[in-house]
Amino acid sequence: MSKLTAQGSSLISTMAINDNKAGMEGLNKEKINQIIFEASKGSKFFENEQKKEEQLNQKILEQQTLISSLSPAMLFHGLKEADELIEKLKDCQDLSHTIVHVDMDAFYAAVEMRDDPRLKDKPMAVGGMSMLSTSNYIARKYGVRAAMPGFIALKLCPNLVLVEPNFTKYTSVSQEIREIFAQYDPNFSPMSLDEAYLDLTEHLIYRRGSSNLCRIFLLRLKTDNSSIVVNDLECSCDLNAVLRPSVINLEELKINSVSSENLQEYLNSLDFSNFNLPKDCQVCNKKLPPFSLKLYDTTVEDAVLEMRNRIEQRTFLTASAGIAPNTMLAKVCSDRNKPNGQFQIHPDVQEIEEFMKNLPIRKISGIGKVTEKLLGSLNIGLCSDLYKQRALLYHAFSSLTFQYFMKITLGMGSTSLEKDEERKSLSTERTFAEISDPAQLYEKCAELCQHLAKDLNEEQLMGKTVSLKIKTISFEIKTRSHTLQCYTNDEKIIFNAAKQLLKVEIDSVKQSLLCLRLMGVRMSKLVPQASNQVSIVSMFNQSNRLTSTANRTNTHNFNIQKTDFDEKDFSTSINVLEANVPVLESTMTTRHSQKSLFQKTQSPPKKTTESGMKNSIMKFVSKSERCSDKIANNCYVESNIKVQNNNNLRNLDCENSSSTSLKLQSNSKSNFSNATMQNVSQATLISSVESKQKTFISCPVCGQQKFDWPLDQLNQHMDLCLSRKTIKTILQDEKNSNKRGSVQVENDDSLPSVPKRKKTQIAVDSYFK
DNA sequence: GCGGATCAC
DNA sequence: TATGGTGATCCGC
Repeated sequence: MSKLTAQGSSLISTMAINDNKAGMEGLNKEKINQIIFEASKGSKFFENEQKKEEQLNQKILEQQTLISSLSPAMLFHGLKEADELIEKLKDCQDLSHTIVHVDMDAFYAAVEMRDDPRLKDKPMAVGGMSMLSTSNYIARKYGVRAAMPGFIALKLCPNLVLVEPNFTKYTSVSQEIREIFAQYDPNFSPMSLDEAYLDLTEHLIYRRGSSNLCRIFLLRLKTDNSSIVVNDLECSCDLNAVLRPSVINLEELKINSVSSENLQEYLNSLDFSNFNLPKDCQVCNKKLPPFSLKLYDTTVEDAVLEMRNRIEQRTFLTASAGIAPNTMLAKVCSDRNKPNGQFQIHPDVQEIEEFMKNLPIRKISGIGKVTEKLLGSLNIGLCSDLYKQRALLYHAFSSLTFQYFMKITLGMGSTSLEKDEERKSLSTERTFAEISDPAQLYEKCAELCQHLAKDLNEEQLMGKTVSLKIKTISFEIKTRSHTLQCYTNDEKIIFNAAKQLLKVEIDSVKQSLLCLRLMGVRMSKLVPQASNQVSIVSMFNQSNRLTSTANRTNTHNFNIQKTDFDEKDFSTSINVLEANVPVLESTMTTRHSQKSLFQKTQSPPKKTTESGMKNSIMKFVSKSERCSDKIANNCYVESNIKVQNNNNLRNLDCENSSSTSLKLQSNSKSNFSNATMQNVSQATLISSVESKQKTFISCPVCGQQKFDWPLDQLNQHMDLCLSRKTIKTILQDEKNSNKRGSVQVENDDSLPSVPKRKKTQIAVDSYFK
């Protein structure tokens, strides 16, 4: 009987406990899975998981059918292609960067434990009965982990303490650690509140030329081995902020007379009670704690240790870090010595190869539980297995995925951190107690649209594609989207579109009710809303300054009568002309000549180094489109230019896209190879009858306005605005992030990319003054 | 362009 | 009693 249930629980492979996470080694997995199974079985959620499991098993069967149909010749071909790819990849392997991944240990839980010492020796988790965000290391021993419902966690660990999340606090702590990150890499790339990638390459160059003084930091004396203990009477400010300047400026600290080898010993021997140091903190007025001085070396190990120590001194929280030549490896490394540890893979091909050999594929960011199982059916569990089975993988997966796998076998990953990029979508969704009443569903939809419109307005964004997401009470997820003719962030317009999408779904459930547990609305195809502050990225994407946000209302008309979309309601706020950009053939060689079951279409080529630079310019003068060397000197771009009505500044496009729109189309030749932008010449003004009235034309770069600005003058003016310097900066930026050299394989974008950096304004102290 | 799936956090 | 929210990407139409 128990055997049967155990089998039952293992049936849902994706529901089983995942001991991948740090602090979860050596658990009684069987017992844990049994408890999870007992708590879940029979639920709608469980049934849906079973369904998904069956689908996955079906996919595996199809995959195996495909594999078994491969002839020896085809396998040989796959092998040859794989080996050729691997050779090419090896040729462009870049080990010149030092990438660090820093990850706070059990972040939310650690913050809560820090602020409530009663939690310290208890199993605890942050979250609620329905979902946990994270758990502390004590709770992990019971199998309690992030993304687990609280009620199941309590079954695993009845003494578990659940703590409500406090995101305001986590955000504030995150800001503190980011200020430290910025001192080692001002362009660091945050992934979430608690982790970030840093490129320390430049820091290390400066560091090697720095004086010892720059590498001395204060450490609180620990009363216990594991963590800093602060009492209420003692200052808990960042010692390195409030006291370090005084300490290292002390005349008594005459380190120049001490040799580097003896410096740490000298620092240890110092008795600060003899020094003229403040006794109380100038910030909080509390007594300053006893401390020691630590000298860090110029090596990367010490740089990272220094950074982690400073984080701990400032936040009383520990971080782990991974050091490697690329982001993929650095991420794996940061997990290696968690918690409160670090691990390095040196930029050495042999060492990388050795490291990858026994690494489970699940450790790689981008390989989740589904891919793990899919690969498991091909006897692939370790990264080295990806190499062993490369002939099969060539046939069983898409070109992009195949390349991704081959890069993993070589330990390759991104060597540059993503720059700030514009977001691609914005959404809001809520889970709720079952709703089936259509009126209530529309009401919920309206709330979500209101929320979304507010967010869009706050972020000064407008979008074109509205998506509705629904999850039925049986956990079935559907998305339905509609692309408007115009960009908008108007609540009514968004709701009108979402309402129609919802109506179709409600109507499609014949003779019964659509029962939902979740609804969401998303806006994608975003453009920045115009403002006087013209950013380089947004300048050509600008819409009119006045958009149709005025008529917001909280009352909604649920009267659904039209069966089709009422396009009149979709007002235009921006009019972007279709780009006339020739899409050129890929510069990469086509590898998958024989299409496999899982790969029927060739993925579009990713930008290579050269075209990537142009691409970055294309991005802000037009939609992002591919452009190759061959058309570098003959590249058509589009731009939309703000046109405002003289009289009331209302958005002309907004009223009716066809009759009142005034479009300035610039099919201009732009010579990117000279790194300059040529005139927006040959621009044609397409105006409607109605727009013959006098109009203000604004320069899309500086915003200057003139009545009926002659195009040639406008072009000249824009030339001035778009100075050579600006373009050069952008090209340089792009160059820096693409130092791979031109290769005939898709660049690192084919790896799951580092998510876009959130906009963070951080005051960067100059570390090496 | 759309919808489903997968993934990360 | 009870299994999240946000954003991105890829694949196959």
